[in-house]
Amino acid sequence: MSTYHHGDLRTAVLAAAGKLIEEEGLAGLSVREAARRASVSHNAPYRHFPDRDALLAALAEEGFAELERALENCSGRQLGEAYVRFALAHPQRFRLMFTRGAPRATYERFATAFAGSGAEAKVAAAAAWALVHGLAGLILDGHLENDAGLVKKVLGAIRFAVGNQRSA
Amino acid sequence: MSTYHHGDLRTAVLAAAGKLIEEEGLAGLSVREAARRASVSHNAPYRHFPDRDALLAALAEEGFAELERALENCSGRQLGEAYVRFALAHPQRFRLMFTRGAPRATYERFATAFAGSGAEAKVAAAAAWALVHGLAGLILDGHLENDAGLVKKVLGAIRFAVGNQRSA
DNA sequence: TGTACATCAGTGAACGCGCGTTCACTGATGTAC
DNA sequence: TGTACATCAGTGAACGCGCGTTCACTGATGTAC
Repeated sequence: MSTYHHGDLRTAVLAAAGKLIEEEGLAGLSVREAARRASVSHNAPYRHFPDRDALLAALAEEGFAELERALENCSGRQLGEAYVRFALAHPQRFRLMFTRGAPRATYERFATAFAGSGAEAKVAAAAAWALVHGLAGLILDGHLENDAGLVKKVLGAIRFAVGNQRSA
Repeated sequence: MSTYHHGDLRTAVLAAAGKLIEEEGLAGLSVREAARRASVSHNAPYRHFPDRDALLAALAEEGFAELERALENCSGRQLGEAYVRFALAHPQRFRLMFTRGAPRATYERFATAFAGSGAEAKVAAAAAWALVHGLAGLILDGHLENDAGLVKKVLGAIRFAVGNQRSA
């Protein structure tokens, strides 16, 4: 069996880069190391990604797709919990995504979780998103501990002053 | 006038590094460039910081001191607004601080903003902190726009379910 | 007041490093005839 | 069914880069006598 042609190197490099970024952080993520881990020469990835930045972009995009899947069919408090769970499962990816990406679909999910379409609902959606985003950030940077169900408690302790009262 | 001895190189390097990180981001912050901007040879900073990491640590520490000053005498909604304002004024510094530092005093400020000392008050403090932290993060990464006083609106739209009702 | 000397903040050359990226190449695959 | 050929995903050598850090040094400062 020849291995000259990998078959699915794009996917393999992406997977390797995904592991790598969690282990070494964004600064430690190099095209060369990703190639090494995919058992391929150091510039084979360039057949699939024009440059390092494109690899990062692909990583972020993949992350948003996963996040979307994780939030699917969630609403109310579960939406918030799923969001935080995703961040805690992929800290570096999460950071990368929001540092460089455009989480349009993710925002939509929070927006539609608040029924009204008026200005108040938009504010509530922003508040809910900010709350879980901050919660995720503080926990994964070690400033809050997710002990004793802190996330649930926080999500339970908040009320949004919108006509249609749904807590996130 | 001789310039062989700088006089206050530590401060100068720190200031240069502070500007540099805002302009180029964490990855673009090098000891050499900071030295260059302080008009000093590339390794003069090593008289004041054992290594690059120590420079980053000093930058973070200085940031927390500034944040403390910004939050001083604030409570309730103003506390939240001051927090976001600080983050927006020093995006990269803010990121650095929370990525590597230990914001003990900052947390205390949120904790004492909620009068009760029970578990509920702690949860409310965490919620308030998470809310403003997330708001800051999303705005400075460009995912929310601080148009039309979004921050004020969000802070106004939230109620914390604690005995002592103070909104952050 | 002057002088010897310790201190230590600066200098500039040098090192080794892994990186991103380019280049000319090679070999596997599939398709037209 | 066989053969010529185009395609293009891989290879490996090479480049230039700025970086962090170390080294031996130099020159300004302040202090003991």
